[in-house]
Amino acid sequence: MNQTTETELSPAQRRHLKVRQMILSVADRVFARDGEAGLSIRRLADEIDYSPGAIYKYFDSKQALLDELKEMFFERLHEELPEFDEADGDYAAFARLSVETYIRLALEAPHHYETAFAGTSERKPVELDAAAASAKERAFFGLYEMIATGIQRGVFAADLNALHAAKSIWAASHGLVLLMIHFPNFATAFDDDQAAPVSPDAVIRRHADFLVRGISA
Amino acid sequence: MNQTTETELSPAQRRHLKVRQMILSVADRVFARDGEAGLSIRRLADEIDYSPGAIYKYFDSKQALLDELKEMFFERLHEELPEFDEADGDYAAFARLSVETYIRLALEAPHHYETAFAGTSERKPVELDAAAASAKERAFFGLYEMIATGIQRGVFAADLNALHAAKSIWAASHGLVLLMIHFPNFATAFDDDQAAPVSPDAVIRRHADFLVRGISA
DNA sequence: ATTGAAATATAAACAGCGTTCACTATTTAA
DNA sequence: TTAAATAGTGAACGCTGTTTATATTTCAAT
Repeated sequence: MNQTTETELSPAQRRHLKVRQMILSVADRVFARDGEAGLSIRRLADEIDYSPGAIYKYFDSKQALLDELKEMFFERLHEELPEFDEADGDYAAFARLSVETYIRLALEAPHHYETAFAGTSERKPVELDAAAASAKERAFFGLYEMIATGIQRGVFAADLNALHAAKSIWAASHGLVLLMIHFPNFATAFDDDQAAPVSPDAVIRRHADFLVRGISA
Repeated sequence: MNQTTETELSPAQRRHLKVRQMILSVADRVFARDGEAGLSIRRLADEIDYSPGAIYKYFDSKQALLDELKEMFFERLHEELPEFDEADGDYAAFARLSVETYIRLALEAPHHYETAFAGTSERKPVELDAAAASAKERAFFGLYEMIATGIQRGVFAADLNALHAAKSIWAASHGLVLLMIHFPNFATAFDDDQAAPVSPDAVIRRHADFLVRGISA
């Protein structure tokens, strides 16, 4: 094993990493506001007071930079997902909260979320090993384990296949996020109940409830 | 009202429409194969033996052309969705088939489908009038009516709000389509049952079943 | 039939994009 | 002190969507 990574870095390497981080942070800010279209290498170079070519000393391509932004986002999202509080004990409520939180966090960074799922990712044998996988895959693995645990606890239907259920729940949550991003009025669309108009929050809550009820015992 | 549109058109107008249609059809072919990135104005111009600028005599912008391709696709999709066969009588089966068909048709034209929901559409008061809406919105309206009818028939839960249910079902179906597009191995991902590996078809069927059971009485 | 207007198609150009490359200046290690 | 590695630049390449001036053709009305 290595020594602590920090002491092994030369001043040059530390400077390199520092600039790299600075670029990432500025890029993340611009990307969050204006999306992929608004984040051009030239504009990024302007904002960090470097020439466009300089960025390629830190990143292989714009795509590589974007990939890192997306990975960072999904790590943040994954970290902020709730953990089950044994003292509380309401596992179904925990499941609902997990789904709701996923959707809400995704909606807080629509450009990040949307781009993370844009296009077709290379066909590769998906990693069953949670440590080697991307943050996206690790998040799915967490969902899978949540459902498997719920089945063991008797909260979710015993005849359920945890893997299949996890895929359906993920797909369903994913879809709501993207529809709400695409249609700014998705929550209130077609709603003619002017006395009690539907809020985005209510739609999210209902959806999560619908999904968790669907797998409950 | 007008006379039959055909007789009113001058030869020049007919030629104009003909070329327009030809451009659309070539663009649709290229777009289906190579997506938005593969469909550049210059390449399209090459394929139809015109100069790039000529295309702008027929379309305001590339975006306008793409919008038309997407609209055309959703009209096709909408038309190919099944209708309920009264003689059959199994309404739940009809609902399952509708969801399955939507997903399958979407997956047949992944570029069309994905682009149709890319980005944020302009915030506008969604049309409740089915005739004035886009094919996308009309398809949703069909789903809404399917669920409302199912409730009336006593097939779906009586305490269900058809509008809310339609939104959840649409979101859930939409999500599965996009995940399957993004992960070519979504169906078989994480699946360690090497004796009976999961097929895309099975995932779609299970998902549709999950959703329809969720709203059934 | 002729004339004037409208439509068509083109080539060239503009501004922007991601990326590469030759080159200089600086920093690092021996 | 010297040689090698690194940082950063400005210019260029080839691409993009789009606009414009221009020449040509088509069309309708005199």
